[in-house]
Amino acid sequence: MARRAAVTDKCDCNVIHEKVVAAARKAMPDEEILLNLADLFKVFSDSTRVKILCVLQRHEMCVCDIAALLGMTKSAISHQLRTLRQTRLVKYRRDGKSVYYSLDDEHVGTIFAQGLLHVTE
Amino acid sequence: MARRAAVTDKCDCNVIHEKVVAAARKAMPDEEILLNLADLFKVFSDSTRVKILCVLQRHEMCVCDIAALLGMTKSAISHQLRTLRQTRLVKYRRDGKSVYYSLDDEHVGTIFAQGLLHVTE
DNA sequence: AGTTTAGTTGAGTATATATTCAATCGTTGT
DNA sequence: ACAACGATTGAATATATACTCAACTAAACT
Repeated sequence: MARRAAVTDKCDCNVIHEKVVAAARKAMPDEEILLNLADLFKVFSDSTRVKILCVLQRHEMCVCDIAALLGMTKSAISHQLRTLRQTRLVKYRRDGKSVYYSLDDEHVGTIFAQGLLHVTE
Repeated sequence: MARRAAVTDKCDCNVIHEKVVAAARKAMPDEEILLNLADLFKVFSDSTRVKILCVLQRHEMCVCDIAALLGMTKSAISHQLRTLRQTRLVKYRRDGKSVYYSLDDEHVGTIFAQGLLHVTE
């Protein structure tokens, strides 16, 4: 009782379908997993990062290449590559003065494909 | 020449791999598609919306149910349901004073599944 | 008709974040 | 050692957005 009160504190209505709610709560993944899931999709929610991941699916590229291709500054690209690095979606190797980036995740392709299915239908 | 200058204007370096860049540009989907793709993922990038979509995958629910389940106000839930409605990811039906929401997109499940594969590996 | 309740909406606020700019790092070549 | 250049970084700014609060709408019941 006290526990449910804590959960429903902010809801001031009386038509809660308790069975459905209880079943849904049981079936829900852990809070942490859902937070991670949202964070993953957040990486894909910026068009610059989408473009970067899109071009890296086929070719390894240096920062310069990506910047030229997208018509953006190296700085802007580098900032976005940083978040892609931190989320382990891309890897890089240094060769002389250039740094070459490539995909580092097998799921990127499939997640993209599903998204494309939706937006191009 | 003038065209490439326009694209590379913001990149002040000389090591652009023109062949790779040209090939990547050719293989890239249209700008508009990539913007829509980012916008789609943006919907999934908020943990409240992720939770809502997650619970609606199994059960039709009224606003009250969702609010109680997630421990949030009806207003906050309603605002998020609005963006989910506008992006055609959920549908609703009114029954008396209550409004019941359910999923309205076949791809949500598969996109979620791919994301979960990534975050739970 | 008036009251109650589920839900929606708009304004306001607080927070997150994408890009710019300037400074700096790391490597190469002279 | 020094200059040149690809790349990274931090601070600053501008924009987007999640939630709160209060007002409002729509339906049901007396």
